[in-house]
Amino acid sequence: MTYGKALQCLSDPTRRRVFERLRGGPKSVGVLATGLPVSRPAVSQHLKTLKDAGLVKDRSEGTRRVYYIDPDGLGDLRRWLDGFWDGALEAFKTEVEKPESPLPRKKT
Amino acid sequence: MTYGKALQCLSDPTRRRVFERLRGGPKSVGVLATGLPVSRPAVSQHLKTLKDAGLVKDRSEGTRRVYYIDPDGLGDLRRWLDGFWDGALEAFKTEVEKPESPLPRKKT
DNA sequence: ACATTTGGTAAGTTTTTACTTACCGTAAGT
DNA sequence: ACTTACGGTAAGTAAAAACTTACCAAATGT
Repeated sequence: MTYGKALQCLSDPTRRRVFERLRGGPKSVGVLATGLPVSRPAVSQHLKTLKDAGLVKDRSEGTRRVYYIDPDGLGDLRRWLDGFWDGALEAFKTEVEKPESPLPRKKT
Repeated sequence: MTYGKALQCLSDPTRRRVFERLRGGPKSVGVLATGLPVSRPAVSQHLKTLKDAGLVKDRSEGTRRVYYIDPDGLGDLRRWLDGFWDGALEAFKTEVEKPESPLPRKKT
């Protein structure tokens, strides 16, 4: 049930940009921060949020801290979405062309 | 590039609960609102947001307004996530066990 | 015609969240 | 030892987002 955190985490555009940069492989905080329209501490905070959501992990290399994507967190989200998508498709197929009969109301 | 809206939309827990209820098929606003810890107008607002994000569609049946999931909106998100996941996996495999060599710093 | 069910919208409030600057700790070079 | 690069955390602020109540419009039933 961790997909909730993941969704909330990925909803922020800046945080998503940080996350997307990690697709190319592990990167240090400084590298991740350069070019972004926000300060480095802001990026640090985003990385913390991403870590709490299980979307990234980190290791230290010298004075640098290197972040990289944790596929497990993404997998969780993907599974939720897949199950959701299948169910939704089925419901859509069976229900969307329902008769447009004028429904009865509650109280006669 | 509509997955951004979808993500932001699904990041709210209440909105997600509304959305998840639609997995079982189309439902009216009143039905969707019952049992939730928020007022009916709040649910209306959430439904508007979901609609703007392309995640649901609606039709009118008598005085009721019936909402149902639009699989297209979900598909967009799914495609983004799939591509992302593949790329991330690859980056993870090739990069995660990098040597822990003490990196050189910027200025000698 | 009138009352009732249903739901969208407006206005205002409160809570959340993203950001900034300032500061501190740690690791590595000289 | 001292300096410099790097990055996490604190405190405060500003902007965004979720919720409430009040109100209005449309469709149905009597």
